[in-house]
Amino acid sequence: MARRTKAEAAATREALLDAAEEVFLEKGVARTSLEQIARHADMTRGALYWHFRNKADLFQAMLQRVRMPFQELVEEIGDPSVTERPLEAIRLACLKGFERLEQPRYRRVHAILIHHCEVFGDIDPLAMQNEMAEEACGALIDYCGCAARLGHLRPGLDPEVAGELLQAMLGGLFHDWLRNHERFSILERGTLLLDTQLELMRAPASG
Amino acid sequence: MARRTKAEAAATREALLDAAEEVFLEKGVARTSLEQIARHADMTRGALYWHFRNKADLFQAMLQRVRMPFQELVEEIGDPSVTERPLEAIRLACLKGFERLEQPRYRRVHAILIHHCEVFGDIDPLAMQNEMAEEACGALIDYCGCAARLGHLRPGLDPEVAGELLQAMLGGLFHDWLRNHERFSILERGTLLLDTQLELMRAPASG
DNA sequence: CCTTTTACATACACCCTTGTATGGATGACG
DNA sequence: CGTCATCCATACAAGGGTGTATGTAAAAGG
Repeated sequence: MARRTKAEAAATREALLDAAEEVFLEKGVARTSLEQIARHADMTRGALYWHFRNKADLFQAMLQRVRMPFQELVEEIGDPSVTERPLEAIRLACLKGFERLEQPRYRRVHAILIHHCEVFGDIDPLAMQNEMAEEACGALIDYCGCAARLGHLRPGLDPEVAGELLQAMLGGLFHDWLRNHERFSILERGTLLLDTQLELMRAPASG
Repeated sequence: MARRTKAEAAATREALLDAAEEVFLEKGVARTSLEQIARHADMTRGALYWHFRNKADLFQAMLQRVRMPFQELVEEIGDPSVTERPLEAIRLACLKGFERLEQPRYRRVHAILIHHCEVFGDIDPLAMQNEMAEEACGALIDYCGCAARLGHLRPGLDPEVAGELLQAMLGGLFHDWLRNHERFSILERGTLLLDTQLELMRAPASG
């Protein structure tokens, strides 16, 4: 075998990550050996151990490709006026998130993180999920607080509870869909449920 | 070592299941060997292989101790008049569920099923979660449909969407809490969120 | 063009785990 | 009270996975 050029080496790395996604999703992280991943990418463990220190390192690199914090989604909307309509900001950011999740890579990696891996090595998936949940919930509560101050929230509805409600609902939908994505479209049902929920929480006809 | 009496043997079996719960929860199902479980129960693998065929069999027996279908919770309310107040039936059944989840055994086993195990052997935890979700969601939609026919639901709110909304919210809360139960009380926050959500979905003051 | 480094493939040693086979002591039972 | 099935411990064989060490041919770089 010959040494590859830098571009080929980078491609090898990506191929290994792609292979890891597929095998992890199919057989679970714990039950897949590095040998299986390497073979699935038409490589050997030698290549894998050159690009990554071990399975945990490979796993983290895999996650690195699909980071998607809530605040980033809000900024991606590109409309500065959404600050004045916080509930709409939530809505558009979630729609952005749904769209991303329909991309195979995002869906697969998140499904692995949520449903197909346990603690191993120095990796704690639950801690990562906690971080994601905290970040999202915090942002949602902030936006709900903002909405409350602007009078956009139904009177009597505590903004913190509203944020937690949204986070719980979105998280539940997220988990359900990732369990088997063929049951329904996250974009369709997500839009329907989110719009319904926001409508329930919105202040009635502010004539 | 001497042979035990039947009662002692049954106690051994329970002790092995208890040990499995604790070790599974701490280290994950895949990363725990049968040796570790046996030692944690002050036994050897011999005892384990006598009571269970393998890890999958042990796992299923562990789940068997905490079955909790939604319909069973409704029946446990013991008030036949709840049929006339479906939203109240949902509320009381969920409260029953919250209370059960605060028992260590129920909490631990569900946490293992949701967050600490992958597919292994002929066991597919996701299929089990799917069954649980389907059962709960179906029941919730039924009750919401009943509520709609009785005019208890906010006009314009599709009962199927209402059921899915409840299931997503409860599921999200469930997952969040099982991730680390020390953050909040499932009974307290669950009651708060559920009451808030039901209030949002309820038909306004039917004077 | 020569040297060095890169990007892998191959080979090796080690440990952990599983399943089963065997042993043995005693409760259950007639 | 003797026999048998039970309940569990111990021993054994086998396989699979990990990490590392070594080999190597070509790309990088001067």
